[in-house]
Parts: sequence; C-alpha cells; structure tokens
Amino acid sequence: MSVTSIIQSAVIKGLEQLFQKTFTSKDFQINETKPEFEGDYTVVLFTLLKPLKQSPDQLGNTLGNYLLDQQPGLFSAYNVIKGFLNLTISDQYWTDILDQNFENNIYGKKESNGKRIVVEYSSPNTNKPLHLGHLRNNFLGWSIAEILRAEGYKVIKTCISNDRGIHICKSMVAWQQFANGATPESTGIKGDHFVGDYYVMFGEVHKKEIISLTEKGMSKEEAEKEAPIMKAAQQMLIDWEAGKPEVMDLWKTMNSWVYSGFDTTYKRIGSDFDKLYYESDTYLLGKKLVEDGLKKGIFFTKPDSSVWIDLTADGLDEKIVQRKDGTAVYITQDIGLAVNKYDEFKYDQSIYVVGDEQNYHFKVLKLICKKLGLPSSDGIYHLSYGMVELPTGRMKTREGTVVDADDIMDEMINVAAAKTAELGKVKDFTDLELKELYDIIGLGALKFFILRVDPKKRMVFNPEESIDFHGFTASFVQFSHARAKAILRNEDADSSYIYKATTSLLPLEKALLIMLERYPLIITLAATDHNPSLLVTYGYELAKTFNSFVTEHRVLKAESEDKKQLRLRICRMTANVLASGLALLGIKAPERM
RNA sequence: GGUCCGGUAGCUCAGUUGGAUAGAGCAUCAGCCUUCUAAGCUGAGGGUCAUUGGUUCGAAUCCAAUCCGGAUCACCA
Repeated sequence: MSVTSIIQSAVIKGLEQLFQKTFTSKDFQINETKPEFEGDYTVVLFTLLKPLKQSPDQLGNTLGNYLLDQQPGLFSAYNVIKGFLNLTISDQYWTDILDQNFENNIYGKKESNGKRIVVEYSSPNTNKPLHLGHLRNNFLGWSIAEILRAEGYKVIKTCISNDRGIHICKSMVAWQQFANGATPESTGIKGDHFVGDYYVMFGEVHKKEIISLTEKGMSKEEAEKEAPIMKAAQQMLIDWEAGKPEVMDLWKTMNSWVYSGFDTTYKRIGSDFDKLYYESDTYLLGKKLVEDGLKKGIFFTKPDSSVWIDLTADGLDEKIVQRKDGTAVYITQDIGLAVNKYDEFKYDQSIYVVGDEQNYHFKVLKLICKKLGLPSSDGIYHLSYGMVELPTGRMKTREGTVVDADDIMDEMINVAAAKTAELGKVKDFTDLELKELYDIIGLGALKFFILRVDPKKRMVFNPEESIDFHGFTASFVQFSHARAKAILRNEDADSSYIYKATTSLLPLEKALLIMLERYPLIITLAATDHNPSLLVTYGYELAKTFNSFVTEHRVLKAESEDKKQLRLRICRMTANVLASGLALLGIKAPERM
C-alpha cells in the first residue's frame, strides 16, 4: 500500500475516533509537502473545518497529536501552518521500504488482475513509409501496452494493416504505368520508400491531369474524379474486390516490398505485435455486418444504392458505410475488425491508438457497433493523441515537409555517436558494443522526446533542437543509471548487512526514498490515464535527485559503514527503478555510456 | 456554420479530483572536475497562466462570454 493511502486511512480513522464523524478519501486532500515547509506529506484541512466546526489550528493540532500518538512508527513530527497539517514520516518507514525492495527487480509491477486489454497501434497504410507521426503512434502504443501489462492486465498487442483500398490502388497504378518493372532490389531502395515514391508520383500525375482537364473547361471537382489516372485507380479497386488475378498478384508483390521495409523499421524501434490483422481480411466481415444491419433496418439505402446510417438523433451526421459501387469504405472494415477482436480475445477493453483527427470516426464506430448490438462495443476506447507538427506547421507530403522516420532515427544515432566519441568515456568498447550504445542513446533520446508530452496534446518537433542530450532527456536518465552502476561495480550492496544503529536520513537520501516509494503509484497513474509522460517526468525527477545526491554525498567513502550500506542500497534501487521506468517507455539503460 | 480540442517564461513542455510565494529543460549570465562517470552539480535573471466577468475561505485548474489557433463534419484512409 502506498504511503498516501496509509496516511489517508490513518486520518479517516483519527477523525472518526476524535469526532465520531465518518469521512472518505474524497473529503480531503493529501499532497506532498512543498519544499519550503517542514514535513513530507500534507493534509489539507480546509474542507474538514466546516463539518467539524473547528478552526484550522485546533483541528491541525488535535489531529497531528493523535496521529503521532497512535502511530509513532509512522509519523515522527507534525506542524500546522494555516490550514495545512504537515506530517513528517519517520526515517524508519523509508528505510524499511528500501531494505525490502532494493533487490526487487519487479518492484512496481502488479499481480495479474485477470482482465484482458487489446491494444491496437501502429496500423500503417501499405502505400508509404513511416514518418514522425507514426513514430509517436508506435512509441505511445508500445509503451501503453507495457504499462498496462506492468499494472497486471493481460495485454494483447495488435496491428491492423490498412493494406487495401483506393489509396493502395493509387501506388499500384502509378507503378504499373511508370515503373518499367523496377523493384526495390533493382533500384536499391528500401521497399516501403520505393512504394511510397509511386504513391507520390500518382499525386503529381493526378494534379497535372486535373490542370489539363480544367483548361478544357471542366470544373475542378469533376476533373478530380474524371482524371484518367484516378479512373484507373477506381477501376483497380473494383477489380481488386472482384479478385482479378493480375491485380491480386501486383498487390501482393507491392505489399511484400512494403512489409520488408516495415520489418526493418519495426525491429529498430522495438515495435512488436501478438496478432496482425489485415484490412483485406476484415473488410468482408464488415460488409457482411453492413448487410445484416441493412436487414435489421439500422442502415438504409439511398437511391444510388449507397448504404448509410443516420446518426443525427445522436448528435452526429449521416455516415456512409458502403459506396454506390458496392465497395467498402474505411469504417466498414473497422466494424468487422471490432467483431474479430472480440471473438478472438473476449476483451474487457479494446484500445485504439489513433490520432485525434479521427475522433469523429471512433465516435461513429462505437455508436454503430452499439446499434448493431455487438458485445464488442462497450470496451472500445479511442486513445486519441495529438498531431506532431514542425515549427513551420503541419507536415505535408505535397510540400515535402514530412520528416521520415528512418531519416530522423539515423540522424539521432549519428549525433549520439559523435557526442559519445567526443566525451571518450567508452574507448575500450568493441565496434559492436559501440553500435549498440549509439542506438540506445539515439533512439532513447527520440522516444523520450516524443513520449514526454501528454498524448492528448499536439506537439511541436524541431528537428534541430530536438537532438539534445542534456537536461530533460533520455541521456540524462541513462547517464544517472550508468553512474549508479559505476558505483556498484566498485562495491555492490550487501544483502545481508544489518545496520548497527538507527541512522537519521539526510535530506537528499530521504528525498530519493520518498520518490522510490512512489514508483508503483506512478505506474498505476500512467496506466489509468493511458499516459506514459507521467513515467517520463518521474524518471527525470528521480534521476535529477540522484545526481544531486551523488554530487553531494560520498557513497564508497561514506562517514560510516551504516551510511555506506544505506547509500549502496539507494544506488541499487534507484538504478533498478530508472531502468525499469525507462523500459516501460521502450528505452534501454546502458551499464556505461 | 455545427461539433470537439487547445492557448502557462523568448522556445519546448509540467502543473493529481480547486490549496501554501505557478515549475522544469533549452537559450542567456555567474561559479564548480587531483575526489564513486561534468551527458553532471550550484546559483541568477525571465510570468497580466489569451481577455473579461462569475462561483468561494481560496481559481492556471470549475462556469459563461469574447479573441486566437487546430481538428472534424468526404462515395479519402
């Protein structure tokens, strides 16, 4: 149990004993005491004054006295300032936490709670390579899954490949018309980039055709639809849904190129999946569900034979679920997928890590599933995250302002390598060890930078300024970990050591123990809020406190054997927690750097 | 236009269900490596929490209005 909940229960019990009144944890607040006051945790008394008809001083002193009297092992002092009751927790309590957990490698992780959560993330389109936005998705999804796992959930990571549809046909058409049989092998271009180039080419050709058509007097909207290359893509989609062999062959070939490129990138960033879904499989079930819904009268057909659902009564609009030519739209396959996932995993919750531009889409999806009476609907949760923008604004493919995932990773790793060489602290590393270290530092910096922002908020990524290894960065946390490990390499904490006397804790020692005690709670908060940034902030603050501690106090040459052992244990536990917290973010902690 | 989200230091971001004098990092300035890793530590300057009104013991936080920015309302995904 966390120290805050222990204090909470103690206060509730105290108020009951002293005033014969029952309160709950919601009736008052417990905060960490501000540094400028004496104490560790603070009970905010204001909300209790009226019901108890007490003055702040009266209540504070009565309660403070009571707590100290009842639990001398827990509380060692108190003071009352205005309406704040500042409690000092006894040093013994903190050192007990340390002694019980300094060797515990799974500290902070919870027992299984028997609940299942499906986390869908990454979900790429197979027509272009990953960019910065996808990285935020991958880092977030992977981290959330790991955090929930640590919190005791059975987590299934899934990925849906948006491997079919008009957008896929676009790159296929462009390749067919302009590639002259070129392949990733023949050109030496990574598969996903290769296919992406044809997607871009489609856009360019399309644009030219529109211009030439509008010059002949056609309206812009009409020209967009009537452009020959667009007609070819639409026809290809119809052929694809009909299973035309040559189209299927081309589709399979081009997708395989993309997947081989993705595999490389996924391996590098550490994304992994327990179950892969393909839109090409789920869209048929979706279409079947549309058919069922039509029979049940949940959907309706328009005169041109397109199928719709009317959600105006729920404050939304009419939404198309099937085109007039009978082909599936984006949401069709998502309905099928929701059913697939539920059938296979009987989940308690199904999380979709998808950008906030699709908030409306997921509202509609959940509502449609509900109206269809699918059991999968209740658990649907859209983990919506903000877009990644550049200082110049939103990334735009057409303007060539997209930051490619592979490029930015290369750059981070290169700068990490240069910085490491400049510092010259690992000259004895082999080439292989060095390469691994550069990856750990470069990718760590990138993940940390992206995960430190609250997922819900959009963020600005400045490619130049973001490449930093000082301050609020992964390197800072990794460095602190390596520093602790360096000390422990000289002399490890002695598991069997028993303190000779009760030592009083110095401020920085105590500050570290208070922070270490909070770690399990931080995981819970991050899991509940689906927010890895809480762990980022926590890791940084722990590292920062540790650095001050190491600068201020000697460990190996401590004042006494008791102090030395205490500090070695602090080093050990801090290193554990730093590495563990980073691991939940997908960041490795090197032994040396 | 409807709906939803956001606006905190020059820049990038924190700020638990309302609590004490609003915090970090970067950038700027001043110190600290014969001592367990200086990717570090210590300190300084920097704020009308978009604006106005309201709720109350108390508001960056809750409510309303206004201004600014973004997303969405596609037979794109």
